[in-house]
Amino acid sequence: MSGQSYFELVYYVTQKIPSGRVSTYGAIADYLSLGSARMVGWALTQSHRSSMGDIPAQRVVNRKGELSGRMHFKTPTHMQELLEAEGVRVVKDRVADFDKLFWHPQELDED
DNA sequence: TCTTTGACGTACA
DNA sequence: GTGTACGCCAAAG
Repeated sequence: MSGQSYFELVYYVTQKIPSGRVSTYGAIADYLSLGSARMVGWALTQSHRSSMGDIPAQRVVNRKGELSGRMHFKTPTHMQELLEAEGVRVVKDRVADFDKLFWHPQELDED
């Protein structure tokens, strides 16, 4: 991967997140050396107009495991529904067993 | 061109 | 646990 904008890299990593697992803005930002987790958030904000198709943005949550970006989906509950459909339990807008379900992009390299 | 605004994170009181 | 402050950097107006 090269010559792509930072947000395309974010999409790439986001699509690599295994179903039933979740990652964080900070982990992705660190892995891509973006310098700021906000860049990831901004990229996902634009994910709806991505030409790469569906971006599983519901698998990206903040450091606490909160569904901070649910308001940007079609409906505020759509994000949670997608996660639960993948087997991720969500309680009070937070990922249950977040520590266990957490996935770091670094695992792509260990592959 | 400048100012404001974020799907964030860390530090500190 | 809660609230405030600041750093981060790109996009929008």
